[in-house]
Amino acid sequence: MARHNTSHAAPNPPADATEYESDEQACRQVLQILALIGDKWSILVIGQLRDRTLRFGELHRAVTGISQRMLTLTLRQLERDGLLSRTAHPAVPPRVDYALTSLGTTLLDSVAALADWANAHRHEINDNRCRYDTTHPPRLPS
Amino acid sequence: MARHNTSHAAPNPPADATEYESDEQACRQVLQILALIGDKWSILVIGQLRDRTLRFGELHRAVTGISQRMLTLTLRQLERDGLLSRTAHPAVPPRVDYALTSLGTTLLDSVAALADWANAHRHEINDNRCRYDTTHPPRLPS
DNA sequence: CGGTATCCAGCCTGATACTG
DNA sequence: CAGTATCAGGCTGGATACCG
Repeated sequence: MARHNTSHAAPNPPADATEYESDEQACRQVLQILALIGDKWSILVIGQLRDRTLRFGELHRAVTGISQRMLTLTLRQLERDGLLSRTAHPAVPPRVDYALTSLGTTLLDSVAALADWANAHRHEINDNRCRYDTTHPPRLPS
Repeated sequence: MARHNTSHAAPNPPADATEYESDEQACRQVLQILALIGDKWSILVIGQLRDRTLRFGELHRAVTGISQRMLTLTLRQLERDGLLSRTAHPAVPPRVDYALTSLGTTLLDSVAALADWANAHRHEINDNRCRYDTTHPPRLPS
């Protein structure tokens, strides 16, 4: 990265460093956000909150297979990113509501487009995989 | 999953099993494809092939930081899914070209939309994270 | 050049147990 | 109810060495 430090000095770095960003850093951030999409649980959780607020336990039941630990971790991360909001009601027994923020909603919309793509092409991809697996040397140690 | 094997028999599974799909399976497939997007290297590799065919070594140099092993693995997976094509030229020294298929191109387009979203909101998200980190108990063991 | 094979450290995750 | 703490294991991915 930034491998151009051979001879002629690094050219004109912007004077005000506050506004400066290497496109590499931008790339990393984008990649990081994209990684969020690929995360096993994040979109599932977000999807559940699409049109209603849910409590912790409701989410736990709604997202099949998630452990309490992973749900907590996922929720924390999404809350940190500002994708959803956490509201703890001081009561006994405790009650915590989770809801999508507007930012989270826009993300969900964008992801929906990709999910549509995936859904539209999943048969094609499945066929490709089968063809590949039958065509290519599937390990013959015999 | 398929936890409904308690009493009243599994109801009317479609006669022609070829067309049958549980929406749960569909969900898994979509999730699996989404995971591809979140993969650290996949989109980087695909991105490099956006408008030109590249050789293995060129890709290796283009995608900064990827190990030979990971590049191979990533390429195999993408080839298996039919997202890119691999062409080995029988010559000495060997030469292998990788190119996006039309399927791969459509994926890239869809991902681009999401990347735009990520790019547009990365400052906002970064701010959210900073606020969260300063606001919330960052572990005070002192 | 374009891989494959092997080893191995680190992280992620699930299971389990406990708490306000 | 809504978490936190702890631990074991499995899988991922890097480093290295070697092959056609």
